[in-house]
Amino acid sequence: MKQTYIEDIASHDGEAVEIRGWLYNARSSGKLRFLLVRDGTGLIQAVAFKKDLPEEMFNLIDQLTQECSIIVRGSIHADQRAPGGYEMSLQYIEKVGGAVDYPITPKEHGVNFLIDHRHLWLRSSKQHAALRIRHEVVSAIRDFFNQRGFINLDAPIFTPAACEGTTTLFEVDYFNDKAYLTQSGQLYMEAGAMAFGKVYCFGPTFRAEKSKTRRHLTEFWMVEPEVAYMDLDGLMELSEDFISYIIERALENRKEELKTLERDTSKLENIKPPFPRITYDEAHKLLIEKNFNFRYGDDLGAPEESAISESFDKPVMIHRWPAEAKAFYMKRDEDRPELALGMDMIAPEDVGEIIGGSQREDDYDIILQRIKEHGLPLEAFDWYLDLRRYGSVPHSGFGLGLERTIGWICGTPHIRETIPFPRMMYRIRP
RNA sequence: UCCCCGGUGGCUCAAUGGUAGAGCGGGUGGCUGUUAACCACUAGGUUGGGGGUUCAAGUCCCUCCCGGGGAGCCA
Repeated sequence: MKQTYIEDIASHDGEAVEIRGWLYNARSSGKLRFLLVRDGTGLIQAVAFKKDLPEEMFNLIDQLTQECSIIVRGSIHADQRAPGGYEMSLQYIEKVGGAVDYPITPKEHGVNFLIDHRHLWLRSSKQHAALRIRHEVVSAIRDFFNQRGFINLDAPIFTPAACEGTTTLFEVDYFNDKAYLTQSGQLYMEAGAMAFGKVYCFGPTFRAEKSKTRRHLTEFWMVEPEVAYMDLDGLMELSEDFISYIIERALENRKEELKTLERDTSKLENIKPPFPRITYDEAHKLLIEKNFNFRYGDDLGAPEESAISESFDKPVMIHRWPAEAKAFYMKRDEDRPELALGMDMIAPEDVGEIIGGSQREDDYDIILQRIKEHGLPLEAFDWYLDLRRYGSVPHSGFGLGLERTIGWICGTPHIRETIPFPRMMYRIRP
């Protein structure tokens, strides 16, 4: 008999189908058995009456354990009492693989235990929902850039040196030479933008910083578009269109999953352009009004970010930062050379920074001087300087943290639940 | 690296310095509409390691290990 997936079950009302999956939970009442079956696409309850089944099949049900794999057949019919709205009247059941002492029970577990069993935790409904939303967000990101004519041009993961110098990198042995895992594809995307006009890379990024917080992973995914002839204002417009599109897609296609996660979607429905844009100067003023002891020129810490995002119900973009606090490659504001044309987007609901971007310095002499000022090894940037030697143009780009974005959409407190196998400072297993 | 919190049956937790317990999960039995089902019975423990104080330590002290989330830094 042909396999039917639970997600398609509504179109099989009244038919007999076969479902291949796993036992999610079982309950019984006298000569009646309720089996909650999952197949990866959904959950359905199968009901078995003793009188409707051969004796050995009915007896088999009582030997089934949580997460053992089973094949069930029966007729489908709508039933309001059933979770999911449809129910199967069981006519046949077959055990495929056993499951003795499945560790994750239907009751509470601590984070420690669950993370240790991440390979099994993926089967639980909330994790399942979060990762299906991840899939949607990834698809939306690719669709957004495809629709706008961007070329996907992925950056290398092995890199010869730091892109920005300061951040801690994972060092690897590269045929008896040193190499590092990428912390950003940006410099390569700048080369790509000069070749293709509009490009993006989308892949894993590695940071060896000893950060132990709910918004950090040592391995995370980053999307980095880079556009030739785009200035900072164009970049902010691109960012808000991008974020709005992602949110819209999640709301449109992942309603069920958001419901499973008990996400208050009213806060997401509001996320439409334009987003508030404030300068660093305005952010500074806002913090002083809120009685923060915040010195002009300092970078925004986590408490400052929270305070600013609380003042808005949409993501807020903060632009034009004191240049000392920012990276060497950012272009300076013509009217205020002490300011860098950088932009950070802070998501609401205390999610923190999800986007960091800037207009890049495109002048050969100035960027050469910046590299020297930052004490970076010139020889490593030789190819990068070529981009300013041969037909340099104004250009801009940003990086979006995928897991932080998904965490925001899902309303999960910790971003580790937004990636299948999180890598954190003290966790590399499973 | 620094600050704070934690480590007790498989899991989640309780236990004034004085007999280590409950709920869930497992096992057995019961129940014809269960929704984290319910009811009864039952098995299950070197309290993270080491040292110390004490008549007596899960509990107090020292130390080490492991983990958590916050700072810094970032996406």
